[in-house]
Amino acid sequence: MDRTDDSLIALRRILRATELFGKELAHAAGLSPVQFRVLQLVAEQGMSTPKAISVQMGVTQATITALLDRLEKQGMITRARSQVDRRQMNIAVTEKGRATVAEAPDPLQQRYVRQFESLKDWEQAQIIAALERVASMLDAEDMDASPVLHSGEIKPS
Amino acid sequence: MDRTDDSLIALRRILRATELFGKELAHAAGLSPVQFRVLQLVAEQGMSTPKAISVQMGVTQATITALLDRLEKQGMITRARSQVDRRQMNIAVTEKGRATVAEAPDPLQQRYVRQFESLKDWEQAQIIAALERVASMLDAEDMDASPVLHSGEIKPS
DNA sequence: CTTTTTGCTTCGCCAAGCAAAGTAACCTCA
DNA sequence: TGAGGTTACTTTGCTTGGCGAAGCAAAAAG
Repeated sequence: MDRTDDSLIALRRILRATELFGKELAHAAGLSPVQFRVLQLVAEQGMSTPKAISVQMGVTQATITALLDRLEKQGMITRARSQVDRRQMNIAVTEKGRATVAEAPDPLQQRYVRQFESLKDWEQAQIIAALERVASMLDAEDMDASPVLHSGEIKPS
Repeated sequence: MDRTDDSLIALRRILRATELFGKELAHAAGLSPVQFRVLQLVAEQGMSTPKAISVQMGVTQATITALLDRLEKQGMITRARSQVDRRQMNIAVTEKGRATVAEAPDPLQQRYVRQFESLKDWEQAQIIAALERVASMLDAEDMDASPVLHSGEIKPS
């Protein structure tokens, strides 16, 4: 079907664009894309743990340890042993980290958001409906997609 | 705006899903995601060059050289100096490579396509419109997005 | 027939990923 | 309570993917 191809092509364009934006963004912030992602995650949640981050990003803890080492060395985050569960480390964003995230606004978001918000109401609604439809077609049967979003709960110190 | 957030969330779901599929797929094929992508590219086009691949993937040629080394060692592709322009290498997929791509059908495509094709006509049209809209919002100013698809022309040997 | 450009490789480097093994803290249940 | 298992994290050692710079050979431009 032509139709299917069209939709796949559009999807790929989206993927490609976001990939490039990711690089751009991270470069601007002086961090690698992955480092920035971690920083964003922690900043969003105010506080996190290596375990939680590893689950959210779908990588092993060992990888996160290394990433946090680098972010810590750059003064973006701090590690502190949790008082509640002394096995856990509480990861917090420093002022510098917070500033980095804030000042390097996601270019994807920036550009896209600006345009999206200039759309008419019904257009926005329609796009959201379509995106959600596509998203659910993609991750519907992905039985561990939703768990991932909720597991790795953290008890902050 | 809530609306904007909704659309971004849907977008991220899409990104996450495709990322996971990428890993899944590559794992099934016994190749890394990146290696598989290269193989797919070459297979699609029947023949390519390191330069063309590097442009299409947005990485340097040095990176491609290394990737091709691995794919060649695994007997997935062959390198042959072009007779037309002796600076160029013609990259071709071997039978094994072709089989690998064929037998490890893109799970993203599989699952998504099946569902997409079961949609009503007007739904398909609407989704395509929305996706294309989003894509163009994302890569509109990215002046080399479209060129990328066409540049790196190759004169096969 | 130089000079510049292009296409590819090599080299040396670093980041990101994994698995496996190690350590410390927590939990269980007998 | 205390022995054995589980959980959270780190360390180690390895592979892959990525880059820039340097190099070489071929082609294109003067």
